[in-house]
Order: sequence, then structure tokens, then C-alpha cells
Amino acid sequence: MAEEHSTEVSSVNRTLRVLETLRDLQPAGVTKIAKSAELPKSSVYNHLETLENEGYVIKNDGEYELGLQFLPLGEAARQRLSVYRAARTEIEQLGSEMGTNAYLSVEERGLATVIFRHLENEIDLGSIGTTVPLTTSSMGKAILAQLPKERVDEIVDQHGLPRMTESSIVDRDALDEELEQIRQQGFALDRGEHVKRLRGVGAAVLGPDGEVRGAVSVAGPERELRGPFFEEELPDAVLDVTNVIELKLMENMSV
Amino acid sequence: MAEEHSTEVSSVNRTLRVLETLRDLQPAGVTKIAKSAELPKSSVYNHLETLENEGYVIKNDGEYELGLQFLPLGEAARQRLSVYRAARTEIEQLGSEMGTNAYLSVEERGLATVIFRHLENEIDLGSIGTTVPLTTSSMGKAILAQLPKERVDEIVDQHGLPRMTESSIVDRDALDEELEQIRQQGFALDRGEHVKRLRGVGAAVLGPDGEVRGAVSVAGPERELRGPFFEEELPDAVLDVTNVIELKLMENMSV
DNA sequence: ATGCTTGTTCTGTGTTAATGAACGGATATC
DNA sequence: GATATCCGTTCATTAACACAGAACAAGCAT
Repeated sequence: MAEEHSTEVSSVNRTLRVLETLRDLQPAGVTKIAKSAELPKSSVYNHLETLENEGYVIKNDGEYELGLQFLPLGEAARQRLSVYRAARTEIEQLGSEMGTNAYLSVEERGLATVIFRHLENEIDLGSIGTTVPLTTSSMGKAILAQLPKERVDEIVDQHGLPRMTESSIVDRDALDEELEQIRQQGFALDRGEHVKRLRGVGAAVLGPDGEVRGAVSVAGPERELRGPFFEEELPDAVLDVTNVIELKLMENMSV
Repeated sequence: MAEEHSTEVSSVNRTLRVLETLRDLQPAGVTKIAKSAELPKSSVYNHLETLENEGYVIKNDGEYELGLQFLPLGEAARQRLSVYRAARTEIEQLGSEMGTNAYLSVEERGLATVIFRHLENEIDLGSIGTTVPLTTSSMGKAILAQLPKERVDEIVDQHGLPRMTESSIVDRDALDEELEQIRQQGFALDRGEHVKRLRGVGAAVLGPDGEVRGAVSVAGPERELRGPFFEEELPDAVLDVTNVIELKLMENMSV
């Protein structure tokens, strides 16, 4: 909120806005994007042209689409995370053994970002790159529970306690209690706090330094995730996997 | 080379250059990026600051890294491709059944871009988003063989016939012969034309309209891919898969 | 303590990104 | 089939602001 002498490059902000609206509207033409982004048509046109010349945007019979040049950027962004490299295969195995969708997410800018998933089920909480509030998912809560208290305060200040469903935690004291319980049992449960009737089991992955590197979770519909399967078997499986990943992270250190 | 009245937004080009050098150098500081991109330090700094405010770049103890915001953009770029949605699971099955790495790639801007892969083997021809010349891989040649002749001319004019290894096709007539043979047999073989001792088998995927939508391939080291396994079994398996994908693409039409 | 880094701030100036109107082409409308 | 409306694209002007390079501060190594 406090910008003194703006050191920002406004054209860049503009391009990013164009790209984000294109992402949501694609395929789309100049006019459509300009209207949605509330920018002059000619301006949007110039940006799209520039982006197209570099391959970041593709023109297909008059309509624009995002170019595949973004793939290497996204890939480089997640390849830099050692937890991604260590967890990939483990997540796939976890998902196929349990017969559920399995996810790997990391915290960035106060949100949980899904960086890898294994699908068994159509009911999905979001594709690669999706962000969810840390307070309304098993992965998010598992991460939060391992962050220093000040960081939790920061994040809650910044993002609040969004009420995604009627089960979402919206009270700060309730959150602290929940986090304490998660620390004690080692895993987090989500009973429709993010999406109604969608349940999940998540646990944090700690690095060799003891810092949170991310979280693993499995998720599925209420009717499949219940009873001892939900409350015992899945937590055990998830904890096994986070344990293996943590060991892999240690090996990478010593090599 | 022929720019009349430049309608390009130069700041955008600048940002893209910063991002691309960051992608190759990350984690990196302002000075390192500025030197490599041959841009003034302050300029790079301003761009990085702007990108960081939007989450496209992350600052970790003084060093910059690509932010996870690129994941949704990359994901949106490939999700728009119906062949990606149809081929995902088939590629995984193909790879695990054959015990080889399996790839899905599409042509964009005259290059083959890998948009999905299944790994069984360490020897890899490149991660998601990697581009390879169409003339030096089984996927690329399979795609080329299905493109209209004028398009092939365009692409060869633009990218030439790069000699990646001593086996690469560098003669235009030889290419045409090869493409004709690929059309007849339905699949393409790569005998170390892209990387020495790396072999591959690829076949194109055609859409309901008869246009090329991409190509599937399996690849592995020479010592594993040889004899009837390389020349018969793998081609059969790849063709089976492209066939299934093509059928899926037709279903999606009618739904 | 001193010499190098590094990231960051600053300020003027020249470039150029932004703008809205106008063009021409295609499609839709009646 | 004529007219109207939409689209992408071009254009010219002007104000804005991105750029650059030097100066600053902070860290690290020597």
C-alpha cells in the first residue's frame, strides 16, 4: 500500500495483465481482451504483437492463445524446488496405491500452490499452478502448522481467514487450536473446508534444516474418504510418503 | 529484419529477456543477470522488482528465482490443446508397458515442443517445454511428414537442416525421401539423429479434420532399442496409441 | 581496516508507450 | 443485396516514463 517513488515498469504490469486475462479467456481476440482488462484496444494490440513475436502468444485464425514458451518457464520454476524432484514418483505411487488423487504443494506468497498431482478421480481440487488459501485445505494447514508463529500472523493478516464453505475455519483461536492438534498428530484433515463434500489428508515435508518444504495430500469425495480409511489408513500412508521424501532430501544434501 | 514502424513494446522484450536469462541462470542476482543479458543493472533491477510484486519472480536471500505464477500460464497453454487432454493417460500407459520414456509433442513455430512425458529411464531428451528441430527426431519427422509441402518448405527455410549429430539429415532431397517413407509406413525412426546413441520411434496424431495435432514417441538408448523390438514391437505399440488418441479426439467432437 | 563486491536509490532526459480516432475488411443484419 | 456493425490494424501526437549511469549503502573477503 505504501509506494513512494514507483520503481515499477508499468508496461510490464500491463503485459502481465494482458497475459492473465488471455489465460482466463483464451482463445480471445484483441477487443475481448481489451474490454476485460480495461485497457485501450491499440495498447493491447501492441502488447500481443510483441508477445507473439517472441512465441509467448500464438495467433490462430484471428484469435490469440498462450504460447508454449511458458512451459519452460513454469518447469524451471518448479524444478528449482528440491522437494519437487524428490516427491514426484512418491506422489504417483501414493495416489495409485490408495486409489485417490494425490497432490504436492508448496507455500509461496502466503498461498499453497499445487506443483504436482496424480489423478485417479475426476473430482479434482485444481490443476498444476492452482493456489488455495493455507487455512482451508489439508496441505495448507499442514504447512501452516510448521511455520514460525510470526509467519502465520503475517499470512493471516494478509489473506484473512476466507470462508470457502460453511466448514472453513474463520476464527483465529480455532485456527491456533487446530494447528496445535496437527503438530501433535503429525497430519491434517480437511472435512469439506475448501470445497463442500471434498475431503483430504495432508502432511508437511520438512527439509534437513527443519524448515517446511511443502506438503503432500490425498483428496477425494466424502463418500469415499470416511471411517478408518480416512482417519487412519490414509494418514499412515501420507506420513510414510512424507517420511520417504524427507529422507531423499537428506541424501541429496550429502551427495 | 524488415521492421518499418515498430509497433513493438520494447519494455516487454526487455522483461522477456530478463526472464529467459533468469530461467537459465537461476538462482541469480541482479548483477549476474544484467551482465548475461547485456542490460544496465538498474534496468534489470526495476524489471525484477515489478515482476516480483506480481509473483512472477521470487527473491530468496538476495537471489532471484522464477515464481510459480508461471505454472498456471504454462498449464493453460497446453490445456488448450485437445491432443494433450486426450493423450496424457495413453502416454503414461505406453511408457510403462514398453519400459521406455514416452513423449507427446506438438509443432509450434516450426519446432517440436515436448508437452508431456513419461519417464522410465534416466536418459532423457528433455523436460517439459523443450523444443527440438522437426528434422532431427522421430516425433518431428512424423509431424513433418503430415504437413502440407509448402509448410515444410517454410519450416526448412526458417530453421534449416541442423546437424545435431553425424546421422542428422542435412540434405533436402534425403529429407523428402525420408518423409515419403514415413508416410508409407506410418511411423518414423530416429537412429541417433538428435543425440548420438539415442533412438526413438514416433508417429503423428491426426485430428478429425485430418490435420496434424502432434506426435507420440518412445525413446531410449541404442543398446535397449534395437532389433525387432525397435523396428516392429515399438512401432506397433506407438501406432496403437496414436490410433486410440485419434479416436478419443473424434469422440470429443461429437460430444 | 580496506578493498572489493553486491543491491539499491536517485535524477534528468530522450524515447516511446499510450491513446483515440480513423481505416478497411469481413461478417452479420434486415 | 444493401447497410450496419463488428473486428483487427494503422496512424500521429503528446505526455509520460523507462532508461542509464553515477552515487550510495551494506556486506563480504582480504
